[in-house]
Amino acid sequence: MKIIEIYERLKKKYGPQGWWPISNIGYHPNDYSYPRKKSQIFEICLGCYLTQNTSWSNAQKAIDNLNKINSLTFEKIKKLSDGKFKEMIKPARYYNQKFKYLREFFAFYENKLKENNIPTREELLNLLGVGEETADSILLYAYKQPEFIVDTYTRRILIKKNLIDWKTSYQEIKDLIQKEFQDEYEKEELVNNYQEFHALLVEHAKHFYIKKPFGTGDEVL
DNA sequence: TTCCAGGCAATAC
DNA sequence: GTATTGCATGGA
Repeated sequence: MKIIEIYERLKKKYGPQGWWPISNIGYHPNDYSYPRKKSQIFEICLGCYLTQNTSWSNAQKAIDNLNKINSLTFEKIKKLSDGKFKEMIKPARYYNQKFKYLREFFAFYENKLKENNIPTREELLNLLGVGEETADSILLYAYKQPEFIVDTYTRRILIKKNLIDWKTSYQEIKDLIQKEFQDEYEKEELVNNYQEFHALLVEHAKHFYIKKPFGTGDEVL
């Protein structure tokens, strides 16, 4: 089966997912115009760190905490004490680590991103706490760059469909998917479709790939 | 109670 | 380069 076909079937079954959720707006299905403001770009970057190996509901609690004290922008967060910021992001798990990671990101943001610059993938990967998945998440959702995100759910589903195996590398999986999408869609459509496909894989995995054995019941594919 | 979340870095070999 | 482990909250 072609990966594009999986995408089409997921779209038909679940509909547009409206990722990445934004504070005070939430998910925004069929509206690919976000982020619209610098503060929303910043917020997505923050969320990409906070949701690492953490449920979105927990990451969102951290975002909500910051929003409640009116500190969900770079300039406002900068003014928080270390202790207060840690307290706010505590629900997002590994908060001491993520605090350290984010401090480095804020310095990078201050120096390189404040003037509407777009980070390179390499720059992001050089930051502490940013691996391939987080780098691609920031690029795809915050900066609308055509970089597909390979996560554990993507792997589980593609392994189940016998399209890859457990040792296929991140880059190989990413190339496999991007090649099919590049053949199918125009350049301007790639970002929206990458955003949608990744969100759909997560949604589908939540239904059928959480408990062992992986993939039982996903007859939709 | 146990299991699992929209990973990454440090370490060991 | 591959395998293992620490990180350390909250909901199902």
